[in-house]
Amino acid sequence: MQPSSLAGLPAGVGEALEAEGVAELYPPQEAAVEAGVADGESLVAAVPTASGKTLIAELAMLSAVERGGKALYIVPLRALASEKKTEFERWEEFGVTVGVSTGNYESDGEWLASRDIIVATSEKVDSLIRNGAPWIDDLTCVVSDEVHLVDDPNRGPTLEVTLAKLRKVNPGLQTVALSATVGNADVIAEWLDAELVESDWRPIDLRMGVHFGNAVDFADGSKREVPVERGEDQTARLVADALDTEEDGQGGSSLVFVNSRRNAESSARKLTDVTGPRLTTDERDRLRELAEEIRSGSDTDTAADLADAVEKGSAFHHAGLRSEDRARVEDAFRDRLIKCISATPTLAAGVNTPARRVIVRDWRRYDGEFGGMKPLDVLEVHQMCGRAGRPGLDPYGEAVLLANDADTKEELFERYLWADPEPVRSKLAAEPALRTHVLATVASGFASTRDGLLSFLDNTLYATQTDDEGRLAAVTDTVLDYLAVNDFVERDRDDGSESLTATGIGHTVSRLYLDPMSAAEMIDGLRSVARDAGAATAGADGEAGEFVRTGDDGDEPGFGTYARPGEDGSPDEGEVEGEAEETGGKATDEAATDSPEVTPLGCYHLVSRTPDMYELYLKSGDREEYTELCYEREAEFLGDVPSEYEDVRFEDWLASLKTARLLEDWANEVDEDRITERYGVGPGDIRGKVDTAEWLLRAAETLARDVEGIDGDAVVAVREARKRIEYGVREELLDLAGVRNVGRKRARRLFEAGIETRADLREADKAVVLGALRGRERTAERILEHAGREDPSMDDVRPDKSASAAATAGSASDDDGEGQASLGDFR
DNA sequence: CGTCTTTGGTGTATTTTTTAGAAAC
DNA sequence: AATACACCAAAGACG
Repeated sequence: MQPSSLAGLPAGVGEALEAEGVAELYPPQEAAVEAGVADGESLVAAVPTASGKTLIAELAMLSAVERGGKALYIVPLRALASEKKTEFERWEEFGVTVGVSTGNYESDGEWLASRDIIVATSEKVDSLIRNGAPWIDDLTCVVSDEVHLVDDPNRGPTLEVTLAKLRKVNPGLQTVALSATVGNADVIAEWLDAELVESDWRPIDLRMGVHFGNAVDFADGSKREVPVERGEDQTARLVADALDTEEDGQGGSSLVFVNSRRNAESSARKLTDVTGPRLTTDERDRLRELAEEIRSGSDTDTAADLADAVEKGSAFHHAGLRSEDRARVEDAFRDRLIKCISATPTLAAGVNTPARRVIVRDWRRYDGEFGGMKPLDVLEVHQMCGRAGRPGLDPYGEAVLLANDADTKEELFERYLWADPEPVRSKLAAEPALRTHVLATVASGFASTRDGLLSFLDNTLYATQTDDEGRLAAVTDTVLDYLAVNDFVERDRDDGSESLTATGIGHTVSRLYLDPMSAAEMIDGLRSVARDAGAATAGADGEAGEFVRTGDDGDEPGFGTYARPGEDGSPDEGEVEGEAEETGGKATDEAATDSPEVTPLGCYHLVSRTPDMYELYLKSGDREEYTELCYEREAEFLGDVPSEYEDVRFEDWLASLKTARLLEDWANEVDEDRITERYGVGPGDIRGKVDTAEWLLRAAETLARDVEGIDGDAVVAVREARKRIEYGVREELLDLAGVRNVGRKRARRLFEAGIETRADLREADKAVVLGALRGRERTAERILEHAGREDPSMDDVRPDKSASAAATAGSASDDDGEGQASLGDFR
């Protein structure tokens, strides 16, 4: 079937596809068309990666648009959202408009309502529904990419409930679900009332095999000799072998999957011996440039290690990398510049990075709940293997699992090569998931009685899958109890059927996209401020579920009268320069012996112990260190500290404290590389934590305003803490850091040179500005422009030497990671 | 025989990931 | 639970 023969698409689309080289539809695509994707029929397509799933979605969406409708494309990752958006934008020349909406990026200018195709993450869609985005009921087609993720315990339920809601709002909605090959695609199809297209067909051959000894044995019976000498590294040999086998004038790149970040990094380092010597001079030059970019973006060890590897044509890839670096690595790999990536499983699910050869080195990974090393899911391994074979470049793709002995080889064949992927199973009937979604469902009017709620939940995958009718209802009831106790929903059971309404706070929590348990924790913590001060009717809600604390505060120093510490009411950390170590605590201890003051650390701990913040875990010596810190700064915590000896939550409390202090360090301008060292995290993790904290603090601020019984000063303190996190600066730099292109470092340098505010920037001597910015004219001009200066031009301005000296001196310990002496003894 | 390198053994520490909100001159 | 790595001792290589 030829694209141009398809009816129902916008004029010219079929021809454009042929011009792109799509002469014939692939068999699964043809089956999809026969099933009616282009005529508004719902469809589940369970086919391997890279076998043309996207085109199926495009046919559905474009034909829907041609009929005057509007389409939504749901992805699991933000990075995927932008990838898809650019892909779909090629249809704009046929009059189809595309928009994107994710947590960090919203389509510019034009409002999403006017867009024909919208790309968004599942959480974002959920949030849009909760906040009543007007265009939701205009949708006629929804595509759910990677729908097998409904199996994920964390995020699956969101997708499941979101699809159910969309279908409820728009009864005739065409639903197209794209899935990897899974064990029970038919069940998904049944759930969505959709036709099913299932196929193993791939445009490029995929050969899967196991390497053991001196050869790879493929599942199809063929064999490839790859001898490994004694003492040689198995992975290295396979990577070298792929590189030395030329197919279209070039050797093939490899993707190595390992089970930890550390392994990814060390594997990449080792593989430089393979990739480095095989580079051309030109490649070497371009890689050096790329490495330089990576180095200059961040002065952490991680970045330095990555740059060192990249220079030699090898790279590692994991969530500890900053997203810019991840993208750089992916791009350079696609451009065939980087020859080999060693990655944690992130990469398998992420943006498209095909390789000639995929090597699955580790097939087990640590799982605390499981209590040891757990074998990867078949589905996961298949996803990794699916990355093998670059369309248009490779005649075939190879996926190789590694075994060190004959038994393992046998097991790998059994377990992965000859096995079907496991079925997806809904994880909806779990408390954390239902807590959130039950509240949202009630708050956004999808159900107003218990029965209504249950019948809504009947539209989920869980309901179509389970035989245990009672379980969902049982969990729902527990969750409803929880929500009622915490005042998020109100129940009225005067007649037989119980009516449900969301309270004001309940609505707020739902719209803020908070886990209700996070909200409860935050409200409780914030209220404790007023309670400790004896200022408000704190215990009012003392009937208390397990998470509303009814502590006895008798022994806390803060019990008694609440006196405001200073006129501005904002906690001041003092003017300590450079070294941030252990500030705050001491200063406030004395000033506040009899008044609970809301400090940044208090706020950071509050949000860090919330279930919406992913925990940093405690390493060896951390327990003692943070226990000590816990007592030292006891007065700063909002809410009661669990007992060290009797309370199992103490351990979690310490882990949260670790996160909280990381955030405090960030807000105290501690250097990025020092934070990574101190907490054993990557630069990407810092960003992640900071982002989440910012979001949660914003939510906390809203809650503090809307909920009764919270001291007004607490609102101010939370806002302050949030702003400092947002820019990563101390209080005195907040104004400066708000100027575009001025981050924490530049702000500090300007400040040291005597330019302390945005207004100063407009008036200051240009020479001083330029000096403080280390003579970077372009940056200086841009900054002055953003600060609103009339004449930002830096022509003929010479940098002021003393300003640059002051800036460097004043910020030496912050910028350049000197000053190690003061840090040396923290272990 | 002395020094440097390689090998092998023991003990210890460590272990993936993603999303959400929204604002000012 | 399994591995990587650091550390150390013993053995070997070489002049």
